[in-house]
Amino acid sequence: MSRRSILIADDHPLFRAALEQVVASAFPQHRLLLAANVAELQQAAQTEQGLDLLLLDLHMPGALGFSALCWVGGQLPEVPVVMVSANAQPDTVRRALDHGAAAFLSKSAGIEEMQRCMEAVMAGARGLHPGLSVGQKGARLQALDVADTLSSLTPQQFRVASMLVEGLLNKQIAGHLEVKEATVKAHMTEIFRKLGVHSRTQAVLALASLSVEASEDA
Amino acid sequence: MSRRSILIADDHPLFRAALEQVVASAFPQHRLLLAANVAELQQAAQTEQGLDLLLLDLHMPGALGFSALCWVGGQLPEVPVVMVSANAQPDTVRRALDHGAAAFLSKSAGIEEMQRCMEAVMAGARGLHPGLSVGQKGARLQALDVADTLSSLTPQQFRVASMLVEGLLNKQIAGHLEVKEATVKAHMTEIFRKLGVHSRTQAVLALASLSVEASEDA
DNA sequence: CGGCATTTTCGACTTAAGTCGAAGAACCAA
DNA sequence: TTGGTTCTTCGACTTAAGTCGAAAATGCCG
Repeated sequence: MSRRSILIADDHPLFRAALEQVVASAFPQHRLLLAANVAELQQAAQTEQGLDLLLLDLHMPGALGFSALCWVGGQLPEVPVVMVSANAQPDTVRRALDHGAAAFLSKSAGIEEMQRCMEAVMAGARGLHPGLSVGQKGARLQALDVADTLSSLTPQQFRVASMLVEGLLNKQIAGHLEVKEATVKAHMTEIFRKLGVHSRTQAVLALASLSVEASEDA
Repeated sequence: MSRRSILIADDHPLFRAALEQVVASAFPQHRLLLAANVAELQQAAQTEQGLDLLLLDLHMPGALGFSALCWVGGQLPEVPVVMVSANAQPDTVRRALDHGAAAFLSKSAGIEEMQRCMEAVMAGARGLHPGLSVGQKGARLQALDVADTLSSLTPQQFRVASMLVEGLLNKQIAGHLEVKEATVKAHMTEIFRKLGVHSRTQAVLALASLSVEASEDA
């Protein structure tokens, strides 16, 4: 087996750098990969073979709520994901674990706690969540359905869906992806089919239920 | 007091340290003061005389919502406050500015953006909210109070808006209201204007955010 | 009653959204 | 390599959405 690696996905440059230091000192034998957005996360997830751990920020640009987590769970089911977020409310933590996270780390956690958590997860531990018991299954059936659907989206479709919930026009999305508007429309149609809806409005409403979960921050 | 100073109030040790680096490199001539909680913030605010800037985390332990911001505004009305928070939702930003913040910085902002913002504020700028620029990613919504806007809708417009968030087509809404589709479209245009958006998609996102706002900041 | 503001309504027109079919590209297994 | 599958791309076409101006309808105050 070649060199193992750890992927840090966080859009915040300052925090990403700090996190990098923590991980590097705790796991000097691992290669460190960095992703600042969902596109980079997708690229890294598809090209990297020796991933032992993924540190994933809950608030990634281009990701709505737990969508990135769901997508990773579908693409890399064997890679444990430690969710990192400033929002460590019990409900948020529980939902993250429901969506397949191996552990949840608050950004206000101490360095030692972070290292202990990562070591435990890489040793096979699951369901870690400081100050929360495992029981209590989420009754968010509708949200989970949408989450499952999201993980079935292709990478390009996922990007389109992300920009959709930013309120962008097809023309604007096409510009960012550097494709024709007709292509975006085709992706949109497929997204609608997978979501089980028949209009952009309904798709936004379905997807908004996910981004709402992640935006509770107070 | 000749030497000027900048106060950083953030409870998160990792982020506070990172923020300290950014400020130190941008303003090497300023003294840096640190506060990890409201008590330290209060003490620093009362003893320090040469404050040029206060970087204030929205979620300080010991502070409820914007209480810390309000308190500082009363004690040190001449010191500009840059609000820092991971929660950069339009409504949160607007409320921070309403409560007297000179600017709002998302914790996901880049280093350069942070420095530019701080420089602008120390130069006298007010009401900055970079995250809301209608560029690519920040193009979520205008910083308008959706709740207030809703109450400004006429009865018929409110019915149209209600059916809009049900995911109905204009044609279907027209059927329920027993008017022509053109009428619904006209109402829709007026709703967009009052919400400060320019498409049905953005309107849905703005209206869907209402269910989230309720649980914030009580 | 006669103005005056607001609301509601709608037609004509422009722009955006959505569907369908299909072709090229990338990948994988035989 | 070959054949199949999935992903991505796009053009042509149909339908829905959105804007503008303006005419009725409503309500209110003097």
